[in-house]
Amino acid sequence: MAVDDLSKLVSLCKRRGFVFQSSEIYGGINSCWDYGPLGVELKRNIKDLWWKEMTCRSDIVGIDSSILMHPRVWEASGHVENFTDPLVDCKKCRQRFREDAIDEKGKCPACGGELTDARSFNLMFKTFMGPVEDAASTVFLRPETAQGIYVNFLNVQTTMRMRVPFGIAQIGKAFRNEITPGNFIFRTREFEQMEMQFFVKPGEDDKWMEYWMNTRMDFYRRHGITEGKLRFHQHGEGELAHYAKVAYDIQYEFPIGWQEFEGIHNRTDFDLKRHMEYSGKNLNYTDEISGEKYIPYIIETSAGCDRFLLVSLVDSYWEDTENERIVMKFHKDLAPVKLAILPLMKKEPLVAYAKEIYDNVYNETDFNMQIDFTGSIGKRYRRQDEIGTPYCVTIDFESLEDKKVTVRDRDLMTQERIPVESLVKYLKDNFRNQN
RNA sequence: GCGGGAGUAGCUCAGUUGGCUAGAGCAUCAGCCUUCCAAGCUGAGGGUCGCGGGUUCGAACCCCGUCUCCCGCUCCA
Repeated sequence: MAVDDLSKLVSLCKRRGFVFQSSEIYGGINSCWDYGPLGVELKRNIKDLWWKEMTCRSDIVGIDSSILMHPRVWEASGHVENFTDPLVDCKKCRQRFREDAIDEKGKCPACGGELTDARSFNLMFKTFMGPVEDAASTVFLRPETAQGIYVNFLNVQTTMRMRVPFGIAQIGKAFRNEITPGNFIFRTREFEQMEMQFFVKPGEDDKWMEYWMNTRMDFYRRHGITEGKLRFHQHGEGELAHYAKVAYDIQYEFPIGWQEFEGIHNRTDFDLKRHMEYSGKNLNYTDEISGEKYIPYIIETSAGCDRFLLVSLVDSYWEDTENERIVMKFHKDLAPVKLAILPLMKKEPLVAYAKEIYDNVYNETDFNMQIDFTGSIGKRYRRQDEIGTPYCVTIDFESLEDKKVTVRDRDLMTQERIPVESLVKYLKDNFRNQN
């Protein structure tokens, strides 16, 4: 059975070293989580897959921009304007006031009308640049990585001789003072984004929007996410962000319901235009062949790294209730541990031979591996099932004679006996051919 | 932000009219047994009962504060 309750997953993540609560020994801190040894492997695998998928293409390059940026960036982006302080609106005269300027009567200072409840717009984290804490040195932790791409648009385009259409990819942390964080790592105030901004000629934006929607959805299907748990959700008028013309989310059916984990947005020329306006710099793109000058439209794919990690955890989780056994059926590329070497018993010379095989595989591959000789063989298979290891290699007494080992496939639940000298090739072939 | 529930070992949880050295199952470790799918035997380690204060001869238990998690509402660029 699948996971029907996030708390089961939280327990497993803690027990097996995927995710710990941040600052736990001090009682924890709201919405902050640490990735443990297996969690960080899973996360790196996710980022690596995404990064290769994007930047191995000739029309996409990557960058890594700073988290702290010039404060004017956030004025241009529209974030400062809308993300400042708790505000209330008058339902009657529609004026907006700072909540802390309202007296105890709670009525509109202008017309005495009813006020709405305070709305928190201070979604950006503030900090201070330099040793003096005054207003002049206030900077923000970026609420999205996208702006780092936009302000580098021409740097990248000219240095890499890119021609529209082309994309810039980035993976990095972003920070938002969410009003309601929660649901484990689903909504946190510090999170990691995997964003790609694709610059296209105006008029070709709809076509590219469709292309990227399909491409991104295909990415998840190819990495083993259950087909029926994926869907698109189109943003309605009221849902659209200030920069977006059209927006679709890719949603997954979590135990908490259908939720977004990637957004594909047509941001039009909003951002580049605003940066031209606020910086006074010309960000026009010149088509070297036709001589045309224009501001490109931007199709954005913005995936939550931590959210996809949660998707992969939820989607992998399988509980064999009959045998009280949990199997994490990670896609092989995502699995934090690829291979476990298990001597059938903790006896020499089995253990020594297992170590020899371990060293050999280690030297010839980049697989994350474990070697385990504690407990019965069945118990050790279970340990590996619980962390989603796709392959277990067992060395038995016969192996000492015939130089063959048993490879057990987690998904197929098959066992195959193969010569030690072809083990590395066998494993490499299986990882290569899975798609 | 509001209401409700919860916080005891790595995990899941017992444990109050306040009173022995705070327990169980699983997990972990060592040894035995076992030639391919857990739970067999023997033993071991691990908790100042979220944190801070208070009441009391005595607090896991009562009181106050605080932090965190869960559920619902609200909110949600």
